[in-house]
Amino acid sequence: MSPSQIAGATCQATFPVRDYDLAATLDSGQAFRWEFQDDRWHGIIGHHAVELRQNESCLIAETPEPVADWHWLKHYLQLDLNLNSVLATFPDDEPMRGAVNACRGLRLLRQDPWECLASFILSSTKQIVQIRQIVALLCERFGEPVVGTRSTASPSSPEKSGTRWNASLPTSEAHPLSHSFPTPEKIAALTEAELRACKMGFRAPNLLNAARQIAKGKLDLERLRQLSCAEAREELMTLRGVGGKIADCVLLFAYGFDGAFPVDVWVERALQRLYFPRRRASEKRLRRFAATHFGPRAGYAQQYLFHYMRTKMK
DNA sequence: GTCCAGGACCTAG
DNA sequence: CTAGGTCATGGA
Repeated sequence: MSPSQIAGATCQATFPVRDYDLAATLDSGQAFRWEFQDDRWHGIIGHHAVELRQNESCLIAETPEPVADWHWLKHYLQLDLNLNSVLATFPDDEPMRGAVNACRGLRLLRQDPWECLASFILSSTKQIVQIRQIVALLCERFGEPVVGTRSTASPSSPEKSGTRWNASLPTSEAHPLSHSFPTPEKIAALTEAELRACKMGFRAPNLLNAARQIAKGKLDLERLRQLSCAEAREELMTLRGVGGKIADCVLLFAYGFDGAFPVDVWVERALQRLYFPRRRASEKRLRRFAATHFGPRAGYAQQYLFHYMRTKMK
């Protein structure tokens, strides 16, 4: 490996990995901020800017600032998970074998609950490309600047001057990956109009309400970790705009409840086509089937079906 | 122009 | 329980 190919990248680490498809994992509709450019993935995890790439046996991370402890990255990417122990729990049937073979190395991330919840509140009846656009706008306008690996042209001036009536819109082309995801408190102080200006349409009041519930302490996302999957699901669904599907996404992608099984149009299509090709099954029927058929890591199986259907089958 | 998107919610049968 | 309308926006 050549030494840092990026001017300004001051910290690099290498992690041995097996059965890890970084591209499939970062681009499979779990997270919405990763961008592939110049042969690597650029992203922000919390307040860390990071670039990721991989070779046959290793995953290589670079950050602009020194990192003493890489736990945040290893946790986010779930580097210590033995994928085979997960795959072994899948049902041994033809559709599942097809999905696993087609998506070797696909993983589930372990994201921040708020970013995940907010992103999926914005996801309803939106294509993934559009979700990415909305999230990018939201972060550009209301997130905190982070030290980036790419040229940070900010002359270190008045980021603090933007009060809520003086909402500082990006002066020109601020790079979408130069800001962290805005906190609940930050969004709670905005107006619905400011959120609608991020192209989120009817989802704006839902996001605003969720941010305010959390900022007020009426809903504690950290506390949900101590609850059962079903209990946490109920809590999440008390929010307007959060139904079963979005709650399941947060349970699966942020809290690691592997039993959660989000059913969107793609997964419904996959179940219908792969498991009930003859007669049409109601959505209730499909959900009941999924609850028993895919085992304790059903959510992981769901991600394989989702990605398989979206990338390999029309 | 038409259809559809990692939906939720409300109403009517 | 199921079917249909509504919400907003932009790709395909």
